[in-house]
Order: sequence, then structure tokens, then C-alpha cells
Amino acid sequence: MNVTGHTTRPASIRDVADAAGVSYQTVSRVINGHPSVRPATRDRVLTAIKELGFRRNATAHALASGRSRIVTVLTANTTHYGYASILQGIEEAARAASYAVGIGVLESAGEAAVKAEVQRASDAGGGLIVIAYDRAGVRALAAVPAGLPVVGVVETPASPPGGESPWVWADDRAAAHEATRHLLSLGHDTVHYVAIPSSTRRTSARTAGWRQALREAGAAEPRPLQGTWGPAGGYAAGRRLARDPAATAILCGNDDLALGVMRALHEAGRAIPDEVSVAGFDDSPLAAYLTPSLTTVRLDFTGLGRAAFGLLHGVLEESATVAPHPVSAPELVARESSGPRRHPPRHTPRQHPGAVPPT
Amino acid sequence: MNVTGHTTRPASIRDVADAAGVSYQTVSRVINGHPSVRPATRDRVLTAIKELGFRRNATAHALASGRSRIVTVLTANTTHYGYASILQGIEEAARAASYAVGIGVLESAGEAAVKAEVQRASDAGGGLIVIAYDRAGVRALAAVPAGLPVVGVVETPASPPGGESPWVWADDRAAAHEATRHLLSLGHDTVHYVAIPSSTRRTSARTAGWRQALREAGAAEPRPLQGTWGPAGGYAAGRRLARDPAATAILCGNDDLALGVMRALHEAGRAIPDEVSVAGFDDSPLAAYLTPSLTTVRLDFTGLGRAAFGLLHGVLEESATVAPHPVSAPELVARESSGPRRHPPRHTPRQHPGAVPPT
DNA sequence: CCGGGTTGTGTGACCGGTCACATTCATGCG
DNA sequence: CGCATGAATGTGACCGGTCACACAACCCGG
Repeated sequence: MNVTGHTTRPASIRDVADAAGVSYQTVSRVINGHPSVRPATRDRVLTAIKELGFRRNATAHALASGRSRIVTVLTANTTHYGYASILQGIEEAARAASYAVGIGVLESAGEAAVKAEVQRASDAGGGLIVIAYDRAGVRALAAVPAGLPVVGVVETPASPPGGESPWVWADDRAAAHEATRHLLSLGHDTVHYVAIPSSTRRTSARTAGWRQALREAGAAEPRPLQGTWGPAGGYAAGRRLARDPAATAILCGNDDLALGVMRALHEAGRAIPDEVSVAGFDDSPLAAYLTPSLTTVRLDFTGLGRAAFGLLHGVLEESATVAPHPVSAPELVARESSGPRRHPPRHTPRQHPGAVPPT
Repeated sequence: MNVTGHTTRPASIRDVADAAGVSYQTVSRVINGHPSVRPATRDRVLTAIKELGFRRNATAHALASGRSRIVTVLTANTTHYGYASILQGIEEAARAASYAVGIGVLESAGEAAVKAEVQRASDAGGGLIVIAYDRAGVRALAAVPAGLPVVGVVETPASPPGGESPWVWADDRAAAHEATRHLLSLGHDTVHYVAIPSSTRRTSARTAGWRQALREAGAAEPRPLQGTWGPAGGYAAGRRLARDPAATAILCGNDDLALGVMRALHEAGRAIPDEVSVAGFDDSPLAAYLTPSLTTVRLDFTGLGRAAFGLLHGVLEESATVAPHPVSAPELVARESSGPRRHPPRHTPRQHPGAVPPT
């Protein structure tokens, strides 16, 4: 109960041992659930533990045992919805398994900076989860020294460069495929794509799924526009697309981009969805409340995070034959921003008066 | 350079000592920058360190020294922009100071759950930063055992319950005051307020600032509407406010709420800003790209995070007389969603056909 | 040329746990 | 009854660092 308010050194197992009249090793056995401790002894020890308010020193435990029950997450700026949600999922699962969660932000994608960050993360001991949706993440994954337990959260199931490490992914390709088919099925000749920054030199999974759907439909394949992670990139892309009367359907790599695109279209006087349909990606909590509400593909980010932790947990403790970690399949959520093609793209785009780029 | 790819036990200071032909203590001196080591010796040691790829074992260091260079952040779900940004700021500052960042999510506000989470966090050693913008956070701050270094990020500078611990805050009161005055200055009779969940039983800082501005202007003081953190709460509040023809200006506790309010107003056929002005709080990255773009108050969340870490750093290492941690003052960003009062509230609100609550 | 203060370096104990092994005692079986 | 067996508990070393202190070599002044 620790009634005394004094800031005294916390009780150690030897303190508990003295109080219970046993050896420190017996205390160790009790707190680790070792079977061969007589019930009466165990009770005495437990009582002493409670009385002294003993908590096992995590640092000493880690040092002596070599296992640290820590998972460090390497991620980009978590103000982006997807990253934050994955982190959320990891944290949930980690908490349930009594793991501590560390976080390292990959601020620049520079080789050296990434390497340093991986080093720092590995200092914590325990395992690593790298969110490799962007170039920095992919670099980090590649920079993880062999022997360090790591799980990647990747965009595409292809083998990450230079690694045998396990990974999890949401089926971005299928998701993009589905979204594109949705737009095509509304009668659009083709679908333009505004991409998030790709994680690799190669085509991203989202881009691939979009392209595949176009091919299957025999539709033209416009060049994808390169976006950023935030709405600003979407806005820039949207301004260009607004000038193209043939662009009647636009798929965006995430919801933030879609917002920027919609804003640009609006400023250019192009009605959504009557003239142009827009679809996003991720189903952020805001998508449903935009005007028009945003058609998007829901991804199970928290499930992804939980799965990543589950996998890592399995690697760290072979005992924990981790239950299958279900990640829900992507799901199209059709809302107001996508609709049937209506107006043949013939008119001159109106010029909106207040077309000032937002602050 | 560690050319061998073998997963061998990492080098310890004794390994380095052997390689350099000195004692382990000398190695310790070198890595800690102790002055009295002969330059020649230091060089030999440094060479050995480089050759063996030695990195000081953080766990052992923490155990032996009692200082762990870890800061654990206790926060609500970080998918909310403000929380994520604060975390971002903390991480930046922590990285600069070679601190590891741990994170604990306060999922429920239940007394027991919060207490358990605080316990877990304190197990990590090092210091604590509690983001106490909500009830769970405030509870957590109160549950921190005396003697554990902690800094609170709070909504209001009033003393947090039961603590002497230092804290940082953005001046939410001033910010709300400014936003309200902005709306009043546009000619509105009064300003309605949709609140984020309050952190305490008492009136929140934002609510207080809003009320103060109304009083100073001699305006009526409508009852604030209770919202949530996400757009859903704003949507519900917006539906109620849309029925009130006298509600021509609405201030929201955050941008997500504002989005929900705007959606509801839109569905009710009330034009923004011509019939109703809306202002948010936080200036999330999306605010500028909404249609209409959202008038809001920018808060320096990352600065707040950096300041919180700075304060904690000062507590943990008295040497680090932390430089003043500047947190930018809140700044009103006027955009399209707020405008002069135009239509006398006389007409019957139109009923929008597609008024289906979003998914 | 000796004593005292500095500088550079080494030794042993310790942080709070875990691990491998030793010991004691009760039990089962030939 | 003797001895192997296993359960219950204790002892010492160890994880990889730090800390307090001892000690040697050097410098300086008297």
C-alpha cells in the first residue's frame, strides 16, 4: 500500500524476499509463475509484494534476460491518418501483450538520417516495426541489421529490398482496382490517378491496381500525376486536371489528396460529381462529412497494425504462436463525390472568381 | 566495420577494452567524454570502438546509472490532429536530445485503466509527458506517483489537480476569445459554440474565452453545445443549430467538429458564410482546402510538444538549463467560412433532399 | 630531494534482475 | 531399507554498464 509518501527507492526482489522470509530467487519464481513453489510460500511472497508495492524493474529484467518487451515503431510523420491508425493498432496489440511501444519518426529520407534512426531504434532492444509506405520507410527497412527482429508494414507484398523479414500489407492493389472499376462502371471513359509519393522506384501497388483495371476495361491509360501526402499536392494536380475536359473521373492516392483535388475543381467551376467524379483512398474519418462526401476505399489500418505486432510478437517469443491476424479486405465506400458521367466534356471551363490558392 | 555478417553478441566495453589494451573503465571514460584520458589512449579506444562497431547498451546504462533517457508520452488516440502534432513536436525535440520516445494510449477514461497505463509508463523509467486535454489525460496526470518527473500539456494554466508538476499550454482561452471577436466583428449578434469534450468538470479554456468575448461585447450567451472529438459530434450539433434561425455564427472546438457542423448546415440548406459563419480551432492541414475553406485558429502544437519536452529535459538533467521554449501565440486565420452577416434570419430553412447522415 | 596535488588508469562493488547449478527434503519403488 | 527421483528452495555468477576509490606517474614548490 506504500502509505508513506517518501520518495524512497522502490522495492527490489531482495526487499520482498526479506519481508517474506524467502530467498530472492523464490521471489523471482513467483513473479515469473514458475510452477514449483509451494502455495503457502507463494502466498507469503505475494503478500509481501503487495505490501511493498513491488513492481519488477523493467530495465533490470531486460538486461538480465535479454528480452525487453519493447517494440519500436519507425514511421513517417504521424499526423497523416494512415500512419496514425497503424500506430494505433500496434499500440493496442502491444498493450494487450504488455509490450511497451517506442516511436521513431523518419523525418528525412536521407540515407544517413534513416540509418541513424534505425540505429537509435535498435538501441532500445526488442523488436522493430517499420512502416514502409514511403521511401524513408523502405530505406529504413533495408537498413535494419540482420538479426534484429523486424516486421515491415508495406504497400506491396513483393519482397522488400534485401530482407527475409516478415511483413504485412493491406491489399492496396485490389483496393485501387476496385475503386477504378467503380468509376469506370459509372460510365467514365477512363480514370485519372493522382498518386501519393511512391515508396520505391517501381510502380506502387495502388498505381498498379489502377492501371490493371484500366487495361482490363480497355480504357486509355493517362499518365498518373505525382502528388504529395497532403492536400496541397492534390490541389496542384487538381488544377491541371481541371483544364482537361476529358478528365471526368479522378482517383486519388489518399483522402487528403482528394480533398485538394476537389478544392481545385471547385475553384475551376467544375461540378462534383456532375462533371467530374472523385474518389479517395483510406476512408479517413472526415471523408463522410466533406461536401460532397467522398467516395473512397476503406483500409483496415488498425488491423494492419495489430497484425504487424502479432507477427513481431511471434518472432520475439516462439511460445506465442500468434493467432492468425485478420486484416479486413479493402472496401469501397461509394458516396456523393462519384456519380454517373453526365455532361459530355464540351464546354469551356468556367473561371471561378475567387481562385486564390489557400494559405 | 563489422564485416562479418554473423549474428554475434554485440561488443561490450570489456571487448573494446581488450582490443585497445586498456581497462573497461577507461573505455567508459572515453564514451562519456571524461576529460582525464590521455589523447593517445582515447584514440586507441575510439579506434577499437569503431572497429568493433561498439554501441553502448542502453539498458545496461540505464540500470547502472539510474538515468534512462526515455520520455513516455501518455496521450489519447493520436489520429486526432492536435495530439499527433504535439507528439510530433515532442519526438523532434527528444530526438535532438538523444532521448527515446515511448507512447501509451489512454483508451478509456476509466480510473483503473488510466492508473494501469500510468504504471506501465512509469515502468519504462525516465520521464513522462501527459497530454491532458481530455478527461483521461487529466486523470492520468493526477495518478502520476509523486517523485516521477512529469510534464503536463494542458488546456488551461490552472494548477492540475493534485500536482506541483510543471506544465505547458497554448493559450486556448485567448485563441477562443480572438475567434469569437472575429465573428462578432463581422456583425453577428452572438456566437454559438460547439465544444470539444471538456477535460474537467469546470469550464474549459476555450469555452471560457468564448464566453468572455461575448460578455465584453454585451452579446447574448447561448448555451454551448456538447460535441465530441470527431466530425460526427459536429454534425449532430449542426443539425440542431440549423433549425435555429438566430444562429448565424458558430465557433467549434476543433476543425473536425467544424466540418461536421458545415456538413449539417449544408444539408439543411443554409449557406456558408452567407447565412451562417463557421469557425474552427487548430488549423488542421485540411482546413484551407475545405469548401468553403475554414476560418480557424492556428495553434502551435509542435511548439507545444517541443516545449513540453524541453521542460521535462530540464527536470531530468539539471545541467540542461533548458533554453526558453517558445510556443507561438494562437493566430486567427480568416478564410471563406466566416463572413459578414447578410440575411436577417427571417426565412424558413429549406429542407435539403439528400439529408442522409453520412456513413 | 621530498611531500602534496594533479592527472591518468585500474580494481572491486553494485544496479536489480535471471540463469545454472547445488542443496534439502519428501516420496516411490525395487 | 536404500537409493533414485522429483519438488521446493537457496547460492553464486552474470548481464553490461557506472560509481567510488585505490594507485601509479608526473609536476611543482620549498
